[in-house]
Amino acid sequence: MSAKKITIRDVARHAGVSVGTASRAMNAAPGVMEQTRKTVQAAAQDLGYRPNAAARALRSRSSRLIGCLFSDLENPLYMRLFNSLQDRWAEAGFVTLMTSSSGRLEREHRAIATFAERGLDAIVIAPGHEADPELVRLLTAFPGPIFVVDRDTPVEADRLLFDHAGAMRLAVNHLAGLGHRRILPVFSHVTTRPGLMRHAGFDAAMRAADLPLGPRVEPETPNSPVFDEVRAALSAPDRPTAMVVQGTRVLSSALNALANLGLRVPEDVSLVAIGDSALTEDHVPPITSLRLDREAMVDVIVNRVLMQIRDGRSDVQDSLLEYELIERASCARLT
Amino acid sequence: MSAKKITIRDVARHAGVSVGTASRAMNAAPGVMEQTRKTVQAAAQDLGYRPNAAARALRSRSSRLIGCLFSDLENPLYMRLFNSLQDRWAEAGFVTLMTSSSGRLEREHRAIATFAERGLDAIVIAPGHEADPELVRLLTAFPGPIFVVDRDTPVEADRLLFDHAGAMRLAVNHLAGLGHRRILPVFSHVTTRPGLMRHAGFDAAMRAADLPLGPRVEPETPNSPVFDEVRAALSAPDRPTAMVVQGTRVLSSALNALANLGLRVPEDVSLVAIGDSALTEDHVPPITSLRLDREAMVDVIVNRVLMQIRDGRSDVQDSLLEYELIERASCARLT
DNA sequence: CTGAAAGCGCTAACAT
DNA sequence: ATGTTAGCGCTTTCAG
Repeated sequence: MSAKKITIRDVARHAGVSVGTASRAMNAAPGVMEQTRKTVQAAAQDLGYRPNAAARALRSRSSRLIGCLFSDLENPLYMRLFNSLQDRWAEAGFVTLMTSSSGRLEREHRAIATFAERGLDAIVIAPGHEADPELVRLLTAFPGPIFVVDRDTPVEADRLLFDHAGAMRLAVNHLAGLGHRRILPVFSHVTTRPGLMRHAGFDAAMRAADLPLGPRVEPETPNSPVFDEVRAALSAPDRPTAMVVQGTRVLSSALNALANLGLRVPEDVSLVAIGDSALTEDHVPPITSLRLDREAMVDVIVNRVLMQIRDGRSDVQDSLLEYELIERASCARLT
Repeated sequence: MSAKKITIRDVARHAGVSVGTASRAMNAAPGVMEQTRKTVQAAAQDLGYRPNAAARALRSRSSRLIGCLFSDLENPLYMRLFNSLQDRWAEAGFVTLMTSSSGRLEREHRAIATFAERGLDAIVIAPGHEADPELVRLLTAFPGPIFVVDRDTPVEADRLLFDHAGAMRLAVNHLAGLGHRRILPVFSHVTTRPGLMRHAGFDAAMRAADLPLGPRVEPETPNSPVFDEVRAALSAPDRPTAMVVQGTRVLSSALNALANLGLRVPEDVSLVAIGDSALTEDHVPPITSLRLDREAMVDVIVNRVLMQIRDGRSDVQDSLLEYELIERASCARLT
């Protein structure tokens, strides 16, 4: 359209100062008289000045762009995380570039390459292939700070790890306390950290509680249907009396199987969901679930990333985030 | 890291040409000898040259960034759309900047402002507040081409509109053909085009089929639970024998209510879902649903946007996309 | 504290 | 077909 570009020179002229001063005034740089700053900002306001991001990036060698690469944004939990991150970074003047790989490796490669090419100031990743060599190579070549969310990616980076083993302990002990002995785990055996740790953690918790390890249902992905498998498992003679079920899609599929068999929750089978979503809250009955404190999560990520950007990738550190068991109506004492 | 920046000057020197030639050679510009191009590209490869996006954007006045603003990315259908768009644009050398407003107006404002500030080459939007004056103002001020997806936003832009009225006709006629007379509509009365047209279209289709308009369930948002309302509607003496249900979350809530009442699909109540998702496919029984051809959708959007970027926002045009009824096992003849 | 001037790396216009 | 050169709009020395 015909809105002619208005640049910093225009602002400077309008305010009767030099471009250098105008720049300093608008960037809250030190060493500008309060008076001058006011004048300049008024001028900018007047003219509707919009700084040119490209010019700024070129000169300052900072794109003020932060990248996110998540393996599965169809998971509403990750989507929410992304939304929160985006909001927080926007407050700090950063724009967020989001990519969902849907677990496809070549997409993850391309995303990282793009991030580097575009000169992003930092990236946060939760890739689907946590230890792929090419991925690691690209990551190592990335010049800025990296933040890894719940993955065992061998790269020098800050990390936020979720305590899946602790979560399994919480679930198993809760169920065991209600008298359950046969607990069916329903979560995928993905090859990334969460999957691995959940299985190991579940087994350990069962052993510690002196309960027998029985059959398990392992959807291929966190989004695969489990209707048939759950149905089969719950039709067996010594059927499980409780289940620990992953996520949103798998959970919904499991509930479908239960309804289909005419099994009621919690009278016939108790349920603990991994991950707290609208589904677990809104379902009737509401479902007991393992929740991560998203605010805490966002705080850690945002603060560390911003700090790394400021200080130029100093030391790296790991944080561990505990799950919390939200008791609702889906678990009953075994009679 | 210690990787010192390697610029186009280095490439030019290494290849024994001028920077101008190097630039032309790498950008597939016309008027470069095949020989020279080869040499330059080899040099670039050798040195591991990565063009600086900021410099390029500054000089060429094109950021090679395309923005998307969707109201609700928690809807897996929109998430998929975003993924496809991102892939296609990446092939053409564009990076996609995604924002999900979650229906929050101030986020939509900020997103558009950011898009303008960053000099995006084009934007595609499906805002939650389709006619907000400030939004329209910001949009009008946006200098590049705009593509509107299924909204009645009063701005000069290409548009892709979904035929919701036709969809309702498909659903109602299908159900009417099976002998149903009392059909319960379950979709939100959002103030945007899809909600408006669905309701109007449903009513029109019912009248055309000579069926009585009965009660309706209107979740506040496409993500609101409808358990209680559906339960109430289906407990009435002359209860509906069929339902037309929106999306993923609402559908899942409705199924929950059905199961809770002990009503079976399709024996006791028939079901048509608006929007085809993993849930409708994987559910047992699989759910008859109204589908939009995503490939067609993506083609229209990508082609138009790329063309507008090339030709500088010439004429605008509307496209209409029809729904298709996928018959599955959730509808039965009324006996 | 402020002004002047030097580029950041690249593309496009103009020469040759 | 290729070389030369002038900026794109901004931040950041360096003077004053």
